[in-house]
Amino acid sequence: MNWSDADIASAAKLWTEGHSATVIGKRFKATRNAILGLAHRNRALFPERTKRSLTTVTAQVQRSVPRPAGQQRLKSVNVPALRKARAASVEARPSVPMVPPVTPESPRWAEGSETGARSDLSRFRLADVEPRPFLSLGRDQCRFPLVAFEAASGPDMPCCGAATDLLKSYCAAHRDVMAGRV
DNA sequence: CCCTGATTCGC
DNA sequence: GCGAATCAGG
Repeated sequence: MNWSDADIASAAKLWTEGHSATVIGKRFKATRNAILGLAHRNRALFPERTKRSLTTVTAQVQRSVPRPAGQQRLKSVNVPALRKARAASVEARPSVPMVPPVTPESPRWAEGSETGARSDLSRFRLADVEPRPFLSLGRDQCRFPLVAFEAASGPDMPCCGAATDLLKSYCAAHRDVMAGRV
């Protein structure tokens, strides 16, 4: 298709009137892609209709950057897809309260602690809840670390594990501890 | 799925 | 310059 100035002006008029690229394409026996390409090359006559997000633009720029032979584009470049995958993964993560919720009014603390030191958080272990390794915790299990403050780290760190409210990090009793109410 | 527009790149 | 292919997104 050879686009004359008259064609372009006429297509641009339809575009500014709000017709879609598909509709305009039919007028000219052309595909919508032809119209979109035409619009892109004559942006001054075809006002932009959609603002693209910064993440989208970034992804496109990165996609257009030549890569060394054999090197695959990083999946993480596709930001919206990544966002969707993350959301799906959170959704799929099972909610597994292993123990009944602990009410703030009635926590029963276990006797003693590893060291007796004030900084030893194991003194906040709940009597009725078996500590669990940090890495084993489900979505709605208390992540309160039951170790000496300085030693808090690692996937095997024992944590409270009691049921939490939806998406909360701590059970009610340990939320009170964190807030200085205990 | 349907649809929309935007961009890239081989022709 | 053209527009198919492919992108993001409503």
